[in-house]
Amino acid sequence: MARSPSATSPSPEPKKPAYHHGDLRRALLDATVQLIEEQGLEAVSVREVARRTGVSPGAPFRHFPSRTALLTAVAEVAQERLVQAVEASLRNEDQVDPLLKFRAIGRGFLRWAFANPTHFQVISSRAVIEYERPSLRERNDGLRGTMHALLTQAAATGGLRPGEVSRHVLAGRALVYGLARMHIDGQFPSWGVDGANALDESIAILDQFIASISA
Amino acid sequence: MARSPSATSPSPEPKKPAYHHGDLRRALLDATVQLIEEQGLEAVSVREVARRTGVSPGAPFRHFPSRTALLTAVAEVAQERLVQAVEASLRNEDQVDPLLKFRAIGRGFLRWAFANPTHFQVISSRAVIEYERPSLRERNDGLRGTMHALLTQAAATGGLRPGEVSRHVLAGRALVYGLARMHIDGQFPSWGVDGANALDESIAILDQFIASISA
DNA sequence: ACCTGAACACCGTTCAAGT
DNA sequence: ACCTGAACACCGTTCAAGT
Repeated sequence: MARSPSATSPSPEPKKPAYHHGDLRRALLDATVQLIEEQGLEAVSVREVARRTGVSPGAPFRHFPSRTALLTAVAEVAQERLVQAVEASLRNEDQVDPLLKFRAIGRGFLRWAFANPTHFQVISSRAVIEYERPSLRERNDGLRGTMHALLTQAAATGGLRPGEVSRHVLAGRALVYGLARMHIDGQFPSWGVDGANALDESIAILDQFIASISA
Repeated sequence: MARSPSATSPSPEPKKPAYHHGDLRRALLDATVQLIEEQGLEAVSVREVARRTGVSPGAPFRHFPSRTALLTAVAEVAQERLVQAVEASLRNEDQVDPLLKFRAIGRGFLRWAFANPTHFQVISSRAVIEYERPSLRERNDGLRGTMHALLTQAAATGGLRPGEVSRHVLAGRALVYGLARMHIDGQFPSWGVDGANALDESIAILDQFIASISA
C-alpha cells in the first residue's frame, strides 16, 4: 500500500519534492471531497485528509485554521456549483411565462441536490459555514431577487394567486429545500416514495405547487 | 468538584450505592439531552456524558452499544414528543373544516420544532436514527394517514384544488420540514427574515400555502 | 448484574525544528 | 515560506477485574 516516490529520482538537483508542493490547498480540498463522497461527512478527519494527500498531520493547518474551516471551504465550492446549476437551469428555460421560469429555478435546485447529495449535505449542515463570503452572499441575494421579480411579474399580469409575493418565494424555497433534505435524510421511504423515484416525485410535487399558486 | 457519597453512610448494610445505580440508562439520556441543549449536538461525547453522570468512561456502553445508539435513543424520545405535540395541536383545533385541521397539524409541527430546535436537530440528523422502532413507525404512519384522509375529505367536498392528494400531503410536509430546517440551519436572516420573527413568518407562509391549495 | 479503570487506536491542534 | 514530527489533551470502544 505504501509507495516511495523518491526511488526513481537519480538526479540530486531540485527534483525530489514531487507532489506535495505547489497547491497543497487545492489537493486538500480535493481529498476532502473525495473522502466525503466515499465515506460520508462524519468520516472526514484532518489526519485522514493529510494522509491521503501525503503530508504530515499538521500540514493542513497551514492552509485551514481548523477542521471546520476546511469543511467551510468545501461548502463554498459546493454552494457555488449549486447556484451555477440553478442559473443554468433558468437560462435553459425557453418559456417566457414567469411562473415557468420560477419553476425552472426550483427544478434546477432539486436536480442538483439529488445528483450531488453529499455536496448538498455539506452545504446545508449548520455550523459548517460560519462566516459568509460576500461573493456567495451576493450571488444568493441575486437569485432571491430574481425569484421575487419573477413572481412580482406574474402577479402583475394576473397569473398569481393572492398573497404576499415574498411569502410565495419563501414557500417555494422552503419546499425544495425540504424535499432535498428529506431525500438526504432518507425520509422518502417512510412517506411511501421509493428512493429511486424521489427526484421525479419531488419535481411532480414542485410542479403541483406551482400550479397551486397560479391564478 | 468531586464528591464521595460513601462518607455519610454508617450502616454497613445495602446503603452505599447512592445515585449511580437503579436507572443509569435514564440518567445518561437526561445528561445527553442537557449537554445537547447547552453545547449543541457535536459536543456530545460519551465520556462527557459519563462524567456528568458520575460514572466511568466505559459504563454507558453497558446500556448503549455505541455513541450513535445513545443519540438514537434521544432522537426517539424527541420524535415521540413531536408527534404528541402535533396530535395535541390537531385535537385542540375546534374547526371542522378538513383544511383547517390539516393546517393545525402543520402549525403544531412548526411550533414544536421552533420551540425545541436542538431536539428537532437530533431528529432530523441523518444516520442518527438507523433502525426504526415499530411503535414510532406506526405513529408516524398514523399521522400520515390522518393528513391524507383530511385532504381526501377536502377534495370530496370540493374544497381542494386539483392535483394528487398524496402530493399535496407531501408538499405540506416538505414545506414545514424545510421551514424548520431553514430555521435551525440559520438561513432565515439571509432570506430577509429576522430570526425572532421566523416562527410567525413560517406560520404565515404555511397559512398562505393552505390558502393556495384551497379551491 | 453492573461498574471500574486501564488499555488501544484513534482525533484536532500546536509548535519547535528542519529544508 | 512551507512542511515535519513529536507532543498534548482529548475521543470511542473493549475488557479483564472488582463489588
